[in-house]
Amino acid sequence: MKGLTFLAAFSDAADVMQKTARPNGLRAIAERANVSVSLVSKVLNRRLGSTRVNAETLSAIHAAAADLGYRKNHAAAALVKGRQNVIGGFIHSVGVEGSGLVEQLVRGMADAASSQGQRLMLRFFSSAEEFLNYVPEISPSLLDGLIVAGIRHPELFGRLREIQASGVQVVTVHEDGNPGWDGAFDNVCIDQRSVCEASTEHLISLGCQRIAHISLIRNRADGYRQALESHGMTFDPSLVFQASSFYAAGGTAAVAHFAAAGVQYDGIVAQSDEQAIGALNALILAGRRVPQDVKVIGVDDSSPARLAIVPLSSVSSRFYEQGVRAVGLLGDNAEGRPKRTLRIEPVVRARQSTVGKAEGGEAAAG
Amino acid sequence: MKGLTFLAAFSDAADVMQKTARPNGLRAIAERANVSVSLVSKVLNRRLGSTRVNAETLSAIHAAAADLGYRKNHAAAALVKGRQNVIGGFIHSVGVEGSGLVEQLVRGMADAASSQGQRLMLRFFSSAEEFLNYVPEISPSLLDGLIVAGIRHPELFGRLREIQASGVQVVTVHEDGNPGWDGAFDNVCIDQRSVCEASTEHLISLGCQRIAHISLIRNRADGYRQALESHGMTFDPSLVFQASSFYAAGGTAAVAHFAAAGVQYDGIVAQSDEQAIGALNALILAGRRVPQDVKVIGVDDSSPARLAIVPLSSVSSRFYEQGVRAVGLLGDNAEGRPKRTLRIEPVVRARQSTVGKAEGGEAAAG
DNA sequence: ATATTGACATCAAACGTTTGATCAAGCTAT
DNA sequence: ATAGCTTGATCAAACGTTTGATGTCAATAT
Repeated sequence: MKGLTFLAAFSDAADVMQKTARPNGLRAIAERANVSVSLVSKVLNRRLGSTRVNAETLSAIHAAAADLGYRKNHAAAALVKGRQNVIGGFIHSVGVEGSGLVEQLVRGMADAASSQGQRLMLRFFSSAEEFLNYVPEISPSLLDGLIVAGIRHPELFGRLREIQASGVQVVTVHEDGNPGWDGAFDNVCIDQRSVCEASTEHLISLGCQRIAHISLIRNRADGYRQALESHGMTFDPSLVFQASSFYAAGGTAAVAHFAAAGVQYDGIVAQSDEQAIGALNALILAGRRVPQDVKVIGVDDSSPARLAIVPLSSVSSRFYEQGVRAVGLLGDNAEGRPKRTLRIEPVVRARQSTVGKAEGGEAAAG
Repeated sequence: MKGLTFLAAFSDAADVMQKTARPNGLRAIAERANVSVSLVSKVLNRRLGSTRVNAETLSAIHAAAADLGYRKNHAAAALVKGRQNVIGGFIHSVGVEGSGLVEQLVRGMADAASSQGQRLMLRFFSSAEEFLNYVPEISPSLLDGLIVAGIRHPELFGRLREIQASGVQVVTVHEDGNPGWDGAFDNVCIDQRSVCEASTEHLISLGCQRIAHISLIRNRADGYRQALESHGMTFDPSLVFQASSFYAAGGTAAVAHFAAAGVQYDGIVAQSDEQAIGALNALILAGRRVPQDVKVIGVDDSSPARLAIVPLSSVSSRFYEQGVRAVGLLGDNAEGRPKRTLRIEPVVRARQSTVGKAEGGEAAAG
C-alpha cells in the first residue's frame, strides 16, 4: 500500500512535471476540475451536442476556468477548425483622403465585424502592385472573408476570382458598373443615379426654378436630369458645367463660368462636397446670399460640409452603412446563392446652405 | 528490380491515398520534391541555421512550392511559434469623428504594420464597457502587441497593465499627462505645448503684433504664452478667449467677444481647426480681410482646413506619423528597456489664412 | 437474468507547422 | 583502421484545441 501510494505520488509528480507546464490552457483547467480536456472544451464552447453534463461538473469546470483565467488559444482553435474569424478589409486609397469618408467606411466594417464576433484586419493600398504584395496574405488560413473597397484596377478582378476560388469569400465596395467587375462577387455601392436625383429633388422641393449642375460622373448627371424631368422642369444644358475633378476648383470655376456666360440660377447641385464648397465660397465672396439667392448642395456629407462658411447641405454616401452591409454580405454565406449588388439609398442631410437657419433633419431619397 | 519498382510504386500509391489528402501544404510539396517536411519548412522560411542544402534539392523544393501554389497555414505556424504577427489597434472614438484625423492614425498604423510584416486588427470603442467587452480578445494567442489610442478612462489603465503582464506588449497613443497613466506603457503623443508655440511663432514671424488666442487646453495656452514671451512680446490676458469646446462655436464666440470688448488684434491662434474656422468665417462675414487684416491659424490640419473659404493654415498633429511611431515602439522589443514617451514635433502647414495667395510649404516647429 | 436505455464523461486522432536532436555517408588526418 | 569532420537531410515531439466515436455505469424494461 505504501509502495503503491509512493508510486502514485511519484507518477503524479511526474505528470505534474510533464504536463502542467502550460500555465492556463484547457489541460490545466481539466486537471484542476478533474475531468478530461475534451469535456472542458465542449463545456466552454457550449458544444455539448446531445451530451448532458452533470451540474456539479459543470460548475467545477467553470470555476476552474475562472480561477485560472482561461484564455483560449485562438491559433490552435483556428488550426483545427479551419476558420479564423477574421475578415480582411483592403482599401484602395482614393483621392478623398482625409475627408473622413474612409474613416466612416472603416468604422462601419469594424463595428459590424465586432458585433458578429469577427476581427477586422485592415490594409491600405494605392496601386495594383501594392495590392499584389498583399495577395499571399490572403489565404483561408488567415481570412475567412475579404472586403475590397475602391478598387480601380480591372486587372485585379482576376486575382480576386482566384482568391475567391481558394476559399476566401470576397465582397467588393465600389461604384456601380466598374469595368471588369462581372458579377463574380457581392458588391456594395451607393446608387449613383439616386444621389443627384435626391439632391435635385431637395432643391426642387424648396422652390428652386433654375438649378445648375456641376457635373463629372455620368450617372449622377443622369439623376439630376431625371429629377428635373420627373417634376416637369425642362433640362437646360447651359445650366450644366462640366468639371474636371471632384475638387473645389471645379465649383469655383463653375460659378465663374456661369457669371461670365450670364447664366442665371437659384440652385446648384454639385457632385461632391468639395465642388459645392468651392462654389459656395465663390458665391459668398461675390456677395451672393446663400441660401436666399442661391441654394447649394453637395455630395458625401464629409466633415468640411458641416464647417463651411454656410453649413453645407449634402447627400450622404453613407459610407458607414456601406461598411456594415459589406460585412453583412460576408456573413450571409448561403452556398451558391447568386452574387448580389447591394445599392445603398442616399440620404439628404439638409443644412443652412439650402434650408437656412433651421438646422434641418434628414429626408429619405426619392 | 522490377519487383522493387512495383513495391515502390505500391507504397507510393498507399502514401498518396493516406497523406496527400491535404491539397497543398508542406507535406504535399515535400512529397513532390522527395524530401522531408521539415526540410521544406526550413527552406521556405530560410531557417537553415547551420544546415547547408544541396542546390538541386533547393530548387526542387522551390519548384514544387511554386507548382503547388504553397500557402502557409498561418494558424499552425502561430500555434507552434506562439507568435501571431498581429497587432491590435483599439481606438477610442473621440469627438473628432469624420474630420479624417482618425483615418490618418489608422493609415499610419496599417502602413507601418504592413511594412514590417504584421497585420493590423482594428477595433473602435466609445466607452469603458465596450473596451472591456474586447478584453477577452486581447491575448497573446491573438495579438503580439496592442496600440490603444485616445483612451479617456483612467480605470482602464489597470486592465492594460494586466494585458501587458499577460504577454501582450501595449503602446498607448494619447495626450501627454493623461491621469492614470503611470509610465507603465510606451506612449506616443504630440507635444501639446509645442503645438501653439509653433503656430504663435508662425504668426510672429509674419509680423503680427497683437495675437489673440482661443484657449481650451492649458498646455497649448502655455505654448502660446511662451512663444510670445520668448520673442519679447508681452502676454495680454485680454487677448485670450476661453472657449468651452474645440467646436466652431468657440471661434465664432471669440470673434464676437473681442468685437464687443473692443479688443484689437491682427492674428488669431486657435486650439483647433474648427475653432479657427468658426473665427475665420465670422471675420469674413464681418467684412474683415484674411490674412491682410487678421491672420488665422488652427490646429490639426484636418480636411476642413484646406477647404475653408480662405484655406486655413494649421499646425499638423501628424496623426499618420503617430500611428507609424506607435507601431515602431511595438516592434522595438528590447526586453526590460524603460518605457518611453515619444513626443512628435508638430509641423506648421501654412496656407492662405496666414501667408496669402502663395500656398506655402511646411516649416518645422520651433 | 439479460437486453436496452440514458446520463456522463473519456479517447484518440487529427489540424499543419516548427525545431532541436539525430543520422548517414563520404572524407581527411592520424 | 579508427576517430573526427563536413555536408546534407530526416526524426519526432510539440503547439493547444476540436470532435466523432467510444466507454462505463447504473437504472429500467423485458
